Amino acid sequence: MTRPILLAGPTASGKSALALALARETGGMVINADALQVYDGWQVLTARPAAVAEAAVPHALYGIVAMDAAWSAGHWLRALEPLLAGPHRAIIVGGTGLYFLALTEGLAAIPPVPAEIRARGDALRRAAGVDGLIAALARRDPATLAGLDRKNPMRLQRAWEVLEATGCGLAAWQARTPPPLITDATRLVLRPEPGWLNARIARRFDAMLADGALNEVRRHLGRDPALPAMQALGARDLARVLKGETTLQAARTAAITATRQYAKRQRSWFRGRMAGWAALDPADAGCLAKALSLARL
RNA sequence: GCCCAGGUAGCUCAGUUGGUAGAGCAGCGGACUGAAAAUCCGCGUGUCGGUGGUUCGAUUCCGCCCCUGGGCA
Repeated sequence: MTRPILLAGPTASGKSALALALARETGGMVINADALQVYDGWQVLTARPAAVAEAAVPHALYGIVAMDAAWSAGHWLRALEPLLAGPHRAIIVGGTGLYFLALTEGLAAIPPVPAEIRARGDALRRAAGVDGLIAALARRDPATLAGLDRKNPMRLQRAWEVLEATGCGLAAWQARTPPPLITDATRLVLRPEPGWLNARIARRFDAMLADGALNEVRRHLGRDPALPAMQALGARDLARVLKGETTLQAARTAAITATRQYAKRQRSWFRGRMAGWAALDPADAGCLAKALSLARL
């Protein structure tokens, strides 16, 4: 197996283009590490690689999940594993820090939480809030609770669901985390200047609109807005335009702002959790050459 | 030209019976191992339009000026 290349970067930083170029140069396969690009109903709004790119070099894990299917970092890791044993060098590219973490640090072998338990978790959170979740965990799984942010309802609900579904606490599962899928890899992270990136975010959203983002959103208007797939940036704002609740101009501004905020969260993750990765500036003309030389070390 | 209402943070605004001011949004920083494009935490960034006066002290009161919106001409 050739050494994989991991390429992380914030939204709109030019990851996909760089990954495509790297794949061409190395005979590699581009593998998606982006939580929203896995859904089959999004192409334009998630800036998935275009058909021409997919025809030029092998791509994987793009558009492979139904919009209403259950999906998680664990599903992604299991889908990825057989690809690492394939004939192509893996070029794993995306912006989801959690996916890279699961890949390089390992992920606890917790079975998927059944939909029925997720539904009960949702109900408990809505009815009792963080206090209700904290009370349930304090009684049954204080070890996990001790390590959690008590103000974060999603993290508390996750702990409750794991306990409910498996009878074993999340902390106990995590203590038995198996070794990671990847230990040896070229680790690259794009770290563009925020001003440069913000300009690209705005330009790219306008390009999405020109490419039919509004029509793409129209196809999913009837879906439950709480679905993970429906969290795609811009989806909610454009849906409001289609329902006549706001103007396109206002929605555009809101979507671009939300995307900038997301890029900022990604920046925090990359700074804090990928400090040891080789940083590249996508505005640098020598970016591809640097990436290639790092990949051949 | 006259009358009225405004001018306070990047934006929308609140407030100060005179002791140099605070919300939301934006922004900035951070956390986060199975919803992660999710979720959560922290931080106020300011010639209070300008200028003169009254006052120990003016963003606040008074005069004049400038600007914006509405009305009357």
